[in-house]
Amino acid sequence: MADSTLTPERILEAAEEVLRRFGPAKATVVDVARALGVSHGSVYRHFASKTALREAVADRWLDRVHADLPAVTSGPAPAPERLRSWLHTLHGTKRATALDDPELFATYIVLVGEASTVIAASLDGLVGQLSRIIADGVADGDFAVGDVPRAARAVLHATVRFHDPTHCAQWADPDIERQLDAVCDLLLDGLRPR
Amino acid sequence: MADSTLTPERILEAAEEVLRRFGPAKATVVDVARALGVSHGSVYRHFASKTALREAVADRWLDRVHADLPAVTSGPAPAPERLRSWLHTLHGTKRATALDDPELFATYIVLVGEASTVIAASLDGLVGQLSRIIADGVADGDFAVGDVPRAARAVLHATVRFHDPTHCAQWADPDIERQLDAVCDLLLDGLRPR
DNA sequence: CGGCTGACAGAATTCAAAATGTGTCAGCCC
DNA sequence: GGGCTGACACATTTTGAATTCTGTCAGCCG
Repeated sequence: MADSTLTPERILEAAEEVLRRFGPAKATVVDVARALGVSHGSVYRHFASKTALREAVADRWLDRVHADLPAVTSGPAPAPERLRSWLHTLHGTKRATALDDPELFATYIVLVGEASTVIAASLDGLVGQLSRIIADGVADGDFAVGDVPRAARAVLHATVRFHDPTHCAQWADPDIERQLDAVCDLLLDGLRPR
Repeated sequence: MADSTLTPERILEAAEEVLRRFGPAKATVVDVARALGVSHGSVYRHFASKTALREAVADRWLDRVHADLPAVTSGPAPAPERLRSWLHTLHGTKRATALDDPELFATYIVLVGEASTVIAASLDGLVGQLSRIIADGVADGDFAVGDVPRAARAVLHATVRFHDPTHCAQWADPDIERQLDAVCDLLLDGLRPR
């Protein structure tokens, strides 16, 4: 049966479960192996180290939390509206996760913080999506931008407060969405042709 | 002699010295008292608690690190140039401190992180200065803004990456100033009348 | 063979006992 | 009297011995 073969996929699921239960500080490879009913040596047949396993979990989580974005990126709305909606989606998904289960979210902050390679790749993906929206805007005459990737990076940097997990403590503020809107207003006006 | 009276001022200086030497985790009130040659009970005559003492140190440090800003705020340059220069000053002072003595900077990050009241007051002061620059710009026709404090807050939020100590690890990037310039470009264009 | 086990060395973490720190206050000294 | 001391109760931190974990590998089993 499929459930009896030990795959990276099954290990990742068990690892998430263990992390959820014990938190990032106490979760061990032995716990993961125990949850799967195998010896911990087997886990090392699929992941080179505990660090690699944790990176893979972080990667999976980032994929999941960014899953809604591509639909917005290639949506039908005009670029300025799409850009605002994209930023609100990015912020909204993360805030929902953070407020829904703060402990689990804290766990993922730690994992992602350790996985600098993974996070860099993820940011590149986000800049790519933003670049596409901005390029669409330029094509339609809604935006006027000299260097599209530079502008895309600037937009991501300017909204760090609203998507970087290190700021999640401030996402409980009921005013936070209005603050994001205020920044969007400024950025959108900055992109528009004059 | 003035040096023999125990003043809050002298205690704060000793506390900074102790924090510099032992770091935020190991510095104790007993250490501070020892450095001053008094019993630790005397320190409590001037500060209600260890927490209050640490807050006062954080406050002092924020004052010092923001000391250069008022001169920029009320400088002679046109508002757009002044705004850019203000943001570069804020970023530059902090980055210089962070790169010059990373351990001491880490100490201050911890202290300021504990002192939420102090940090809120400090942010209010920064928003006030930004509001003044933006209001000047509106008066001169360089900016067109509906709600000046809202715009000021948005500018501060959009540049969090460049002045919030939690992002200091990224300030070593040689590209960081260009990134700030890219965000400034966007924000200044967003404030300009059309 | 290819994947899993279980024993192992060295590194990291736990836990309880001992030491140190925090905050208070009665009394001393200038 | 106003500020300082030093002893105290309670809380937090250190310490080091014992446990547990990580990563490896020779050998087993299907």
